[in-house]
Amino acid sequence: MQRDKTSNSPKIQEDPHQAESAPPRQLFWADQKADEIIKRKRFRYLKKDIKKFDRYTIKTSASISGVLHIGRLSDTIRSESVVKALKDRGYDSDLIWVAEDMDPLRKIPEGVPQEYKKYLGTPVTDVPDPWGCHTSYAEHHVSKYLEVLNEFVSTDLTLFSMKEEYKKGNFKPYIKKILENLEDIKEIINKHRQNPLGRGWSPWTPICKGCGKIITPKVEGFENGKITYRCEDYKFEHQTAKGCGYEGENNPLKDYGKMMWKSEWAAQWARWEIVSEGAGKEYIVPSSAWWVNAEIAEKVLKFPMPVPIFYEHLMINGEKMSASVGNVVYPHQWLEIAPPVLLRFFYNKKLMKTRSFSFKDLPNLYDEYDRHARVYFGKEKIPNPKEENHMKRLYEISQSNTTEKPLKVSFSHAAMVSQIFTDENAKIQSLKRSGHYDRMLHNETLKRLEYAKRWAARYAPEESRISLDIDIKKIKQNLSKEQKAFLTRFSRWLEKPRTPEEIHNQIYSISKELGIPFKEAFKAIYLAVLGTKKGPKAATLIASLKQSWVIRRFNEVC
RNA sequence: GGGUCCGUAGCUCAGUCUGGCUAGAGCACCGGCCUUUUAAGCCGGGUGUCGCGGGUUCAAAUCCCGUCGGACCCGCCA
Repeated sequence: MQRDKTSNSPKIQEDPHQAESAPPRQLFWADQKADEIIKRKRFRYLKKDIKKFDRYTIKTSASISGVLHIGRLSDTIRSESVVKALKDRGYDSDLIWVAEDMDPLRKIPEGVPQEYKKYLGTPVTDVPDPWGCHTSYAEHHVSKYLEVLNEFVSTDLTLFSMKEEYKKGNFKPYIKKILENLEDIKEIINKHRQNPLGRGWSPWTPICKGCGKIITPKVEGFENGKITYRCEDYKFEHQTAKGCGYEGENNPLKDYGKMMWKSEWAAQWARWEIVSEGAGKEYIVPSSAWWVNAEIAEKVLKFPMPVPIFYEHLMINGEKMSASVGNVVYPHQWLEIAPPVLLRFFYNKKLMKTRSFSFKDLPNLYDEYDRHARVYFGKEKIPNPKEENHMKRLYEISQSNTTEKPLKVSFSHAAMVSQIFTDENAKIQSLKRSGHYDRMLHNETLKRLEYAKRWAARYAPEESRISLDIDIKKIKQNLSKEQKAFLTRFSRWLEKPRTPEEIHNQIYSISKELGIPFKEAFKAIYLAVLGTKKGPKAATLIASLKQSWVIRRFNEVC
């Protein structure tokens, strides 16, 4: 099934700063990949020239069985960056997304009825939709997946489903070639195995005619183009997929089933003429599926190995993201506290460095992003031109259709302002006074205030939390006699409705009358209200609160 | 047994591929400034054996060899 999406394709914005000093060789990793893709001449395992590609297709795919967390967006986001780099060089390039929907159901996720145990080992495309809104379990998750992808990726994806591909027979020619060269395939795979593959081994996994499972058929032999199998129980992890005992035959060129991973991947590359694909760093090792498939692709299918985009996996608080640790970050959680572009920026940084995300450090990431924005727009200079170009490019390639101008308000400042003021107008007023407001970026500023507010409420560490809920006793001890006298006088005066100007003037007159330094008076106000020594303009802070509340609070701390 | 990546300031990271000015930034921190716009502002300060040891070089965070520490992978399956 190919579900083409039609919408405007992304335009990389022209940047006047880039034009004046185009560096001879790009430092940014996606540009290097693009150059490698364009310039490579020969096969890796054969003495053979690579034919010219009309267009450069990059593949990204996802298994449909697992949970969708932000870590799984990395492959697609990083692949997209290489597509962008190729397009920037004037080449036709597209990004295809393949649903690995022939994969078996491996566990029963939360929210799925326990009776689904009977589907363990069944291709997810053949499992019914537990929620009843799609034609299958796979369809349901694919649609969820795509909703998310379209939020985070700005390139149009061309969509494929492995189920549909097999059904349409698009893989037949490759299956045929692989079966014809069975001995070569085995030899390639055996090079990296301790125990050589047996006689009856087949690169094709049949699906049981009796129960429709893919994990349970045990291949007993492969002769004359036909696989004989018996459907048996299959144990994996903590689960057992029940076999049905069916004994039968399967013809890879006619019957239902799929290729094994070490063969199928190679066939996918050849079928879509893939020039590059992302893969986790575990594939770098010489005996991984990547290199096995690479050799199969070249030696058997005569298709050159794609340029790999190997990357490190995302960590959360320095730990692997996993449901059992309970540190899974879902895309919707990300979107509550940050825009998609920030995740793209994060993933577009150096690939092979372990990146750890933590909610606590989110302001850091925003600051880095803002700095890149300022450099991109020439508002900040970097002494090292190499570094400056790198920063500009990293920023540029992370953008979607429009290139965002740098905001004047930092995320942590936004967090503070949005915690103190509840009223949108008061927030903006505060930013205007402190020079953190840009009228041209009004909506963007509001958005950041929203993100920051949610972040502060849910994830901010104690020290960046500003709250009117303070330790009264402690403040009481910290305030001097003079400060208390000030607050008492002030609170009495506040019994009538006052304007911000009046409040402001009154702070000074009371201080003068009592003969205490203004500094101490302001400090007293901040301590009493926020528990801090500093704060936003005192008069507007008080004006933004209910006067009755202020009076009560001042009385409490005195 | 084999392989890959990472290690730079208290923290988060650039800079390493392509060796070249005194090793940088943000945050944090320290010191100072503000009597009618108290702004989480402004001014000043780098706090470092670039994990360690050797080599190459006129010159090494950067290249080579070794080593230590951390993360992970292959030798099941996908």
